[in-house]
Amino acid sequence: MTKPERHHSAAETSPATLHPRTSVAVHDELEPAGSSSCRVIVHVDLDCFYAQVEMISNPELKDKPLGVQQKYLVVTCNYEARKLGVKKLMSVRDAKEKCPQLVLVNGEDLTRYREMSYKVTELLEEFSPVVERLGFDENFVDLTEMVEKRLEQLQSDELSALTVSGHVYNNQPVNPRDTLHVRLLVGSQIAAEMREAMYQQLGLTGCAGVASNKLLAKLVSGVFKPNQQTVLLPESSQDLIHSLNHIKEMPGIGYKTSKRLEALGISSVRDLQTFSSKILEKELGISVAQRIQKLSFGEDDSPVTPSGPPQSFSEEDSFKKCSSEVEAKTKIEELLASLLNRVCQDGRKPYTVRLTLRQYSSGKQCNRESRQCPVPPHVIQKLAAGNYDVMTPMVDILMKLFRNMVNVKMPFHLTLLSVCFCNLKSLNTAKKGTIDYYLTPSLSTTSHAGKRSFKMKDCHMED
DNA sequence: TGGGGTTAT
DNA sequence: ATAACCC
Repeated sequence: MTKPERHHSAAETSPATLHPRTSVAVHDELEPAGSSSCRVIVHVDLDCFYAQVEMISNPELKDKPLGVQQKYLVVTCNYEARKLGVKKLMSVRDAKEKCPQLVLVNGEDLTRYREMSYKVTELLEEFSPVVERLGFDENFVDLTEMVEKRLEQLQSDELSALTVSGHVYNNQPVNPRDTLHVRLLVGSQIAAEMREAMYQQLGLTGCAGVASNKLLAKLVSGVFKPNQQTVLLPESSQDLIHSLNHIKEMPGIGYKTSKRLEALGISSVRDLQTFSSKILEKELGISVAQRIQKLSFGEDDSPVTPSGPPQSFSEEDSFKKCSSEVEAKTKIEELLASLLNRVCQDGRKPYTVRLTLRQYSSGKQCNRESRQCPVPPHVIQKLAAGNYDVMTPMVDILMKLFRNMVNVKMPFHLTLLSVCFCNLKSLNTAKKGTIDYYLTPSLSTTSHAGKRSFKMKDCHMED
């Protein structure tokens, strides 16, 4: 998260901005184009994503309370169900008790969710290529350049007539002469266009938050909930971060860190702001300490990092008990079969395979172990040629990894198996400008070999 | 607690 | 290979 910023330096790195802004520069017009010190970031967050996808697949579900089930959990539900008391990650038992009319669909196969998720990311990439995915249902987009371009096109009379789209956090008045306000307003208009495009083209609704960095954009996107958007003006950023009831709600401060902070007597955002930096650095290490203390002031200079195609593909299955090698082998074969389909569609080849498992333990540990190894070159070749049997050699490798973790001569009790392909590379390493590059259809006719989309409408490969 | 993902160490 | 984070 500390990669150098390529486009813009962050305003919030200035020590003066550790405190709420009382005045705002009004003379940004004097700055050379492109040197803006304030970014415009949007966070787009789909409403109950899996449930929306299910309602699109089966419109009869639309006006019913709907939950998406994985094993014994309702992982998400639509707003009809929420009105009746169903919450995310509620057990199926509790949910049915609260809401006997609840309709449940199984959501353990993520294929359709994943596909729709990438359609959303691709749609957003058409606005600006700098899109970072967070899970399947959230995206960050850096709108800074787009906003600058729109402002350059505007006449001065149009500039003073700009209006906000959606809510302004805290109902803060907009100052049309404040260039930061104006940029964020243009950001709010782009956000509205994004949400409209998502609805018109994909049938999906969602929220958006517009602010000067990722942390604030994410926090503000959830202020008005479903299918609404909110922009945060800089003067209200302290109000927004202090609206959090606990530091655990701060994105970037997870379970472990919040427990350690609590042991130090830190529970509110203000506690973290005012805590001794020196002691915090001793306790958590300089990197985490400095990062989260900046977060507590609403400062986040991490760039929107384009996600691009996925770094890994994995499939997992959890269960009450698996205690024999043949049983494990069968489950591994299932996971592998699905994965090979995905890897095949992607076009890139995995150079590493990993097996992960969770062993039963009465203690409440999230006890996962993994072993990984290279995918043998002859298997990669078969993958490239297609259609040869690649299952058999891969299952053999995975079972070796399995026996490396599990002594099969002793009793064992597994509750999860997962197979992951990573270290993905385009098989063809031809570089641009070389003969190989132009002789390779996958490189010379698409932007990136196998890059998830089948946007083939513009290219005609008469094979 | 599910079925995914990412980056840092 | 694990541990932390995110959804």
